Amino acid sequence: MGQSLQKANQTKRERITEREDAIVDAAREAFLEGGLRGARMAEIAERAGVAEGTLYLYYKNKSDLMRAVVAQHWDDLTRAAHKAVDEADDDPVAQLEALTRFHLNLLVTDWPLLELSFSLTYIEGDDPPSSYKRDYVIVLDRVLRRGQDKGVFSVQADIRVLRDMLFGTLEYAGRSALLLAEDKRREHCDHSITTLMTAMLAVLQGPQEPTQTPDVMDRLESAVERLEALS
Amino acid sequence: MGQSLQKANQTKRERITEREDAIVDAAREAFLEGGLRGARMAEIAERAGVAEGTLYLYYKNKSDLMRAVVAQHWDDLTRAAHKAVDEADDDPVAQLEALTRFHLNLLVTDWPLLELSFSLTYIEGDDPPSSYKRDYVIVLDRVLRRGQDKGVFSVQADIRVLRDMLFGTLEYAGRSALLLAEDKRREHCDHSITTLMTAMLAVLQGPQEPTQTPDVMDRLESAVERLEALS
DNA sequence: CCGACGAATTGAGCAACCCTCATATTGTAT
DNA sequence: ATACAATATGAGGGTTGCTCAATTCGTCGG
Repeated sequence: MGQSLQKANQTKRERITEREDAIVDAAREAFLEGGLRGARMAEIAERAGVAEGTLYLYYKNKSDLMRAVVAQHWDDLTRAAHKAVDEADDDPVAQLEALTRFHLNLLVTDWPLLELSFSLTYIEGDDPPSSYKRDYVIVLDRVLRRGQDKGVFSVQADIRVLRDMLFGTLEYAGRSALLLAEDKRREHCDHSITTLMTAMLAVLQGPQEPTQTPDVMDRLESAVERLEALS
Repeated sequence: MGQSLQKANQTKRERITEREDAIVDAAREAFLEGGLRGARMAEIAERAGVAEGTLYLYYKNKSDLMRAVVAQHWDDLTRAAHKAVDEADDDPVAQLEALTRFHLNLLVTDWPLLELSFSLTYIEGDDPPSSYKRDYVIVLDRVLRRGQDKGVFSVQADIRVLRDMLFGTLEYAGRSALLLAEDKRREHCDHSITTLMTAMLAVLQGPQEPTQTPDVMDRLESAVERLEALS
C-alpha cells in the first residue's frame, strides 16, 4: 500500500542519503590524511561501515568519490562567500575587499581541502571536467557587475581578466602565506590584500587624473578669466 | 692505466649521460601522453631501450623521474626568460612587459609540459619538495630590483606580493586562454597583459597624484601672478 | 503471516602495475 | 687471461583499484 513500514522511521530515500553522507565523510578524512594516492578504498569503506563494493554503487571510481568530497565543500564555501559580501557595507569597493579578504582567509584556513580540489584539476578524469568552482566564481561577478551598474567601476574593465587576477593572485599569495611562520601570516595577508586592491582598483576605476584634472583646471582657468574680465 | 679503451670513442661518463637522456626523453613522451598516472614504467623502459629495472638505477621512483623531466624543462625556460628580458629595451617597464608577455605566451604554447609541472606540486613526494621554479622566478626579481635601483619603481612595493600577482594571474589567464578558440586567443592574451601591466604599475609606481599635483600648483601660481599683475 | 521478486549489498578474486633483487653481463685493472 | 667491480636485466612479489556472482534486505500481493 504505497506507504510501508520503515526501520527507525526512515524513508528509503533518507537511508540512502545517510549512507552517501557516511561515505563522503569517511572519504574526506581519508583523502585529507593521504591525498588521492595515499587514501585506500578499503579503508574508506571500513570507516564508512560498508563493503568496498558498495562504494562503487555510489561513485564510479576513486577520483569520482574525491570529486564528491570537493564539490560538497565548494558548495559550503559559495554560501559563505555570498554571506561575507552581503554583510559588508553597501559599497562595491568594500564588497570587493570583503570578498578578497574572505577568499585569502579561506586559502589559509582550508588549505588541505582546497589542495585536494586543486590536485583534482590535474587528474585526467574519465568524465567531463566538472566545475564546482563555477558557482563560487559568480560571487565575484555579482560584485563587479553591481559596481559597474552603480557607475563606481569602469564598464571597460573585462571581468574575465579580473577573475583571473583575483583568484590567481590569491592562490599564490595563500601558498606564500602558508610558508611563513604563524605570527607573520596575518601581516602578509593584510599586505597582499592591500596591494591587490590597489591593483584591481587601478583597473576598475580607470585613469583618474584625466577625468578630474581637466575639470579642475578648466574651472580654475575660467574663474581667472572672469576675474581678468572684471578689471 | 687510467685511460682505457672505450666503445665507439665514448667515455664512461658520456655513455651514462646518454642513457640518462634517452630515459628522460622517453619519459617526457610517455608523461605527455598519459600524465603521471597514465604513463607506464614498462613502456618508458621499452622506449628508452633499457630494462625496467634500469630506470630505478637512475631515478628513485616514478615521480622522481617525472621531476627530472620537468626540471630539465624549467632549466630551458629560465634561460629563455633571461634572454627575453635582455632583448627588451633598457627600461624596467618595457622589461616587465617583455617578461609578462614571454610568460603568458609560454603558458599557452608549453601548456602540456607545464601542466605536468603543476600536477607535481600536488604529489606528496617522498623527498623534500624540489623547487625547479626558483631560478625562473629570479628573473622577475632582477627586473623589479633594477627598476627600484633606477628609481622608476617604488621601493615600497613588496616584491613577494608582486611575484604572486604576476605568476598567479598569468597561470589563470593562460588557462582561460586555452579554453578559447585559436583565433580569439591572441586578443585575450594581449588584453590580459595590458590589464595586468596597468595593475602592477599602479602598485609599482605608487600614488601618481603627488607627481601631477605640482603641475596644478604651478598653473595656479601663474594664475595668481596674473591676477596680481592686474592690480 | 508467508512466499516471492527486485533492489541493494557483499567480499573474494582478478588484473594492472610499481618496484625489488638474485642473477647475468659488461668493463677495467693487474 | 683472470679476477673483481660496476652496471644491467626481467621475472616475481606485493599492493591496490575495481568487478561480479552470490547473498541479504525490503516490500509487496495473496
